[in-house]
Amino acid sequence: MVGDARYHHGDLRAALLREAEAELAEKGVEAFSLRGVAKRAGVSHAAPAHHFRDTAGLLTALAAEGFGRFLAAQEARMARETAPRGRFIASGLGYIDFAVAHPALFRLMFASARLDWTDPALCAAGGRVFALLGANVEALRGAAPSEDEMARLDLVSAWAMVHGLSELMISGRPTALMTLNGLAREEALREIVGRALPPQ
Amino acid sequence: MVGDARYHHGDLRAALLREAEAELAEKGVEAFSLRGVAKRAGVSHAAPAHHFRDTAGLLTALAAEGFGRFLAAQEARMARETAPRGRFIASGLGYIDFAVAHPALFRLMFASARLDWTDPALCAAGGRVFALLGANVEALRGAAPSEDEMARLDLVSAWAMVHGLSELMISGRPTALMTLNGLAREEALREIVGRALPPQ
DNA sequence: TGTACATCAGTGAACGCGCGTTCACTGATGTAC
DNA sequence: TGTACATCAGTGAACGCGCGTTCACTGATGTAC
Repeated sequence: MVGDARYHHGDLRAALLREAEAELAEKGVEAFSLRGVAKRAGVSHAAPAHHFRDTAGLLTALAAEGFGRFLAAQEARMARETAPRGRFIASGLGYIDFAVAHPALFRLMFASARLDWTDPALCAAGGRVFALLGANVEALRGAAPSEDEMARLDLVSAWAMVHGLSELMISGRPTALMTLNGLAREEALREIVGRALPPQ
Repeated sequence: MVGDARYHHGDLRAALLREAEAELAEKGVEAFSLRGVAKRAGVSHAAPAHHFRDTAGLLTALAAEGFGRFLAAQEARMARETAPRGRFIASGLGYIDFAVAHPALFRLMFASARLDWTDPALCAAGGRVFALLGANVEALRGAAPSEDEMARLDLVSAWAMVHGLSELMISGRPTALMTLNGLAREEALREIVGRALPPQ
C-alpha cells in the first residue's frame, strides 16, 4: 500500500472480480453490466479492459474462480468424514452450502449463456469439480463411472438430487424444507441426499 | 380472416406470446427484448403495449401459460399409469419432457427475476403444478405433505431429483446420461426418479 | 340498408438512458546505465 | 544516487446501438338508430 488516493490501483483485477460478484448478487446475471462493476470498484468504466477482454471475459474469470471455491466448499465438508458414503453425502452438503451462500454465482456457473467454455481456466476448474464427483462415486461403488453402467447411474442420480435441492432452495421454492428448524433441516438434507445413492 | 394485409391483427396477443417464446428460446432470458418480439410478430414495437403493460407483463403471461402446458405434460404421462408410484414417476418424466422441450421457458418459470409473482394468473398456474405434486405424494404415502413430516420429505426429495435432472439435461451437463441410447435413457430416468421416492 | 359516431388496435416518430467499446492521453512504476 | 526512458494501468470524452416508453395519430371495427 502506497497511499489512499493512488493512481495505480494495486490489484484491480482482484477488486473487479470481487465487485463483479457483488454486482451479480445484486442485479442478477440478467442485468449484470461492466460499467456497474467498474463503478463499484471506483474506477473508470474503461479500466476493466486492461484486465479482461470484455464482459464475457470477466464473467468467465469469475465463474472459474467460483468453481474453485465451490470445490473447496465440498472438500471442507468432506474433511470431517472418513467412510465413502459419509464423504459422498458431505460433498453434496457442501455443494448446497455454496449454492445457498452464492446463489447468483452458482447460477452463473451452471445456467448462463454468457460464459466462454473454451476458456482453459474455466474448463479446468469445472473439470476438477466433476472429477471429485466421479471419485466419490468410485469410492462408494468400487467402479469408475466411465467404465461401469451402474456407477454412471449413481453419478447422475447423486448429482441431480444435490443440484435440484440447490436450485429449489435458491429459488425459495420448497417452503416445506424451510419450515424445518436448522438442525432438523440438516438431517433432512442428509436423508434426502442419501436416497440418491445406492442402498447401503 | 378478413385479408392478408389487414390493419387489425386478429389475435395479436396470442401471436406475441408465441413469438415471445421463440425470442426466449433463441436469445435466452438474458437478452430477451420486447422490440425483438414485436419484430418477430411483424408489428410495430409499440403495439405490445396494448396487450401487456410492459416487458415484465409479457414475460409473466408467458410463464403463466407455460405452467399450464407444464402441468399438461405431466398429466399426459400420468394418464397411462394407474398405480400411485407409477403415476408419480410418470409425472416426473413429464416434468423432464417439458424442461427438455422448452429449456428457456422452463428457466424463465423457475429462475428468472423478471416475473411478477403477484400476478394472479401466474400464481394460480404455479399453484396448480405444486398441488399435483402434493396429490401425488399423498396418493403414494397416504398422508398429505402439509400434515406429515415424512410426506414432506418425499415431496422435497422427488421434486429436487426431477428438477435437478431437468436442469442438468438442459445444460447438457451429464454426458453420462446422454451417451445412453433413447430407450435405455428412459429406463435410467425411471430408475433414478424412483430412488427419490420411499422404497416400495 | 345506411349513416354517424365511439371505441379499439394499430403506426411511426421521438425521447432519454445505459450499455460496450474505442481512443488519444497521462500519471505512476520499473529498469538500464 | 540520479537521470532517461519504456512500459504499464489508469482517465475521460466520444461513438453508435438497442432498449423501453410515450404520444399524437389514424385506419378498422362495432354499435345505435
